[in-house]
Amino acid sequence: MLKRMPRTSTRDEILAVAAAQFAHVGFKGASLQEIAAEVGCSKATLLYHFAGKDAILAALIAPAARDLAALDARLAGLDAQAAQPAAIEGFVDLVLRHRQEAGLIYSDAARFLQEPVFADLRPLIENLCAALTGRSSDPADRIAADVVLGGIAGVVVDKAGDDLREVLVNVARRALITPNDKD
Amino acid sequence: MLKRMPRTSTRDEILAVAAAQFAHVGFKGASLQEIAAEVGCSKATLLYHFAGKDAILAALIAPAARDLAALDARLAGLDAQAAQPAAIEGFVDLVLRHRQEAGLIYSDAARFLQEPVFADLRPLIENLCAALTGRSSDPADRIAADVVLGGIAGVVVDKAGDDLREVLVNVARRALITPNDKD
DNA sequence: GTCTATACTTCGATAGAC
DNA sequence: GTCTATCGAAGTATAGAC
Repeated sequence: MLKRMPRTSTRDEILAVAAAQFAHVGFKGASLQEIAAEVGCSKATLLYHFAGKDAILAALIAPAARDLAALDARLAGLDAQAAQPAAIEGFVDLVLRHRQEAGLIYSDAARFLQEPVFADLRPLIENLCAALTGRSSDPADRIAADVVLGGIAGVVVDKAGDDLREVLVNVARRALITPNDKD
Repeated sequence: MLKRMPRTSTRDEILAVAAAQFAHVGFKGASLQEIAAEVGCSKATLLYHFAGKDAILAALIAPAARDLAALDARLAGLDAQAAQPAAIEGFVDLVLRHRQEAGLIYSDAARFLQEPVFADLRPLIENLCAALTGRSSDPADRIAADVVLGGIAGVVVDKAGDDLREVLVNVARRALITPNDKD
């Protein structure tokens, strides 16, 4: 199962630079030219390591997607009442672990990409949303979950601080756990 | 003060189509070619009515910017305690009145445009953020305001419903008005 | 694995006829 | 006001030398 990962610095460096570029100017706004320049190689080298611009994006969000799938699996085993707090903390942790990618998905990717990588993500996000609402069927709760999801994913890109996790968990709790949630 | 507005249907139609395009695929993702095709005219016609792609964007967000400035002026006259609820409702109303443009500002514009139109917007958004927190100096409150701002602006693009205003106001209140806000 | 050079497409924008 | 035709720049991607 351990894929022999060639510790080629170039490939990883491309990913790092691309992540920053995508996060800053968006996927369409970023150019291979600029990325190559910042990495210190040529465009051709970029396209040797990745099949194309889309492939760079796919490779970039793959780890985040994997973590999201893991969270999904964990939440699926919980009942609604237990899933909600777990979803909140799990989501915040996920987003903090993949700051740049999270912002990307909620600005660009959701808009213009129907590609398989993102198609697989959509049902997972759907499940996460449901868990965040405590599996509520109230449309208002669903909207609140969307606000929290997008708001937190968008805010972490340029925020820092070691207590950020706690702050985000708290704002998510306040927004999502409505007073009549007790019964 | 009444600018003689030529009721040229073409100009308005360009704006409408461009707004939808920008909202769906982003500013950089949208092309004059596609917009022209959807309007049913040529690229040259687009660029007769507007100086360039940027000018279309500027014309598009101008009304929203005007409303934001009006809200800012209104909030400036209130003390912190009165400003917070007014900011919440005012912001939700603003965003509902300019759905597509609001989403744009929080996905594209904030990232890659330092242009005058957006530079003027930034301090207004800053003030709005401050008002949303009840002029709090707690960094946690500021982050909560950012989450609410971005989350709501991003969610209204594709959400409908006549009770949407109430739902959004409520989620904003829950997220922003913290328990220890009373003193 | 990395490069230079280049092919091909699409972009935003301009010129000039109508 | 709208068009066709075209420009130069930048985009992604490929070919082939090293």
